[in-house]
Amino acid sequence: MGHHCCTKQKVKRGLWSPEEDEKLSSYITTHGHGCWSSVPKQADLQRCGKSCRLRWINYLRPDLRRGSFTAHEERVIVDVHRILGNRWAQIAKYLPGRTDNEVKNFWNSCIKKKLIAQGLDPTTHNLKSSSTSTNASSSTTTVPVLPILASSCSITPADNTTTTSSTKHLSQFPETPSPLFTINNSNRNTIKSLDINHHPSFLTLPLTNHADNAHGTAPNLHDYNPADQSNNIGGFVSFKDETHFTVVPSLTDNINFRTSSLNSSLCHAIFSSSSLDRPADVGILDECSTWEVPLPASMKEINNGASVLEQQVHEDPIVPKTNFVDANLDNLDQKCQDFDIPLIGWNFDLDLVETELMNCEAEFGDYGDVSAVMEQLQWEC
DNA sequence: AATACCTACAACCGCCAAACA
DNA sequence: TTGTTTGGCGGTTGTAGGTAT
Repeated sequence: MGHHCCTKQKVKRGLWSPEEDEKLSSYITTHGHGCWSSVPKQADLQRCGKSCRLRWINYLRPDLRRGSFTAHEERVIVDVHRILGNRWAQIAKYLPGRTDNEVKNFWNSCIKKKLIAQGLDPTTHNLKSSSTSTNASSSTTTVPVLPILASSCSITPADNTTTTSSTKHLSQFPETPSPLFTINNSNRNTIKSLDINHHPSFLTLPLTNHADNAHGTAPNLHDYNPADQSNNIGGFVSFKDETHFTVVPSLTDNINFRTSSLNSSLCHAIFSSSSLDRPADVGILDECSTWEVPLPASMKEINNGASVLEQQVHEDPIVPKTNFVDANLDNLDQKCQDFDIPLIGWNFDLDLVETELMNCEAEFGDYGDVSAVMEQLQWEC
């Protein structure tokens, strides 16, 4: 049974020939597709419009990025899939040049198997209940996710003291699939729910103070009134801390740092993922942070548009906590109790941690023996 | 060399929602 | 308001090339 558009005419099926590709490509390039159902006739193709559309979108479009998926792309897919599920078209928006079909195929042929091999349920990304230590590799266990900067976050700091500068390419902020952004963690006392739908989407969370907050720097949203946005502009969630700020994003989020036009010392965490139907467990600040990012001394003011940004940045180097493992794991259970965060359902990918540490070491110098850290992590997990 | 099996990926199918008549 | 068309999406299947036996 063919499509509605295929019933009226005899259409060819199967793989496209180079000649057909050429016909379609030259027609679309010259005339645009317009109404797809009329394309086959106009382009002299014995195909249905739907088939033409698919061929163009998935293969002939000039802005497609061919070739194997990079490790970065793979991680983005995993991260976003954890939140969005099998919404391939939405996931593909986070991967410029990739199509939903491509992402879907890559997931089914590669990533899915990797997750299963790790004992993870590819749907929920959690450990399968039936596969405990026997099937799970040593790289996965059920401890809360360590807050690592999102894989898509690109920060290339330059050392002030050396007066070198670096060009910072902030990753393109994809078109947000939905205007709704929710911080919702019912298990957390300090954060209730933050729904910025229909509100200006630039939210400055209340200033937190270590001394006043026994739990670290988790922002208290009780006093937050989403309706009172008169002084805020822009488009993203921001956090501020007196001495430094730490960002604990979900791995699914693109986090970029920006200065505010209102307050030069304010940095913003820009979350590129949002979900209508699943609460996003993001935006939590606490001592479980992996990175401490000294406030940039000077960053160019950035306009509200979320597009490719280039900045000449002079800032202090990003310094990961030296005793990162101890700081985060030793009292992890206690911290989770403090925050009433359930241990169940969190994933901790040691491979990812290792990658991040390696990157960090390569980029910012030797902050310790990564291998030793990883050994300790695996031992403790 | 022949066959079976595996894998990646292209293409199709069927459903749904929006647009349109 | 209703039926039809169209575009978009996710699931599934088909196919070609590679690998193992």
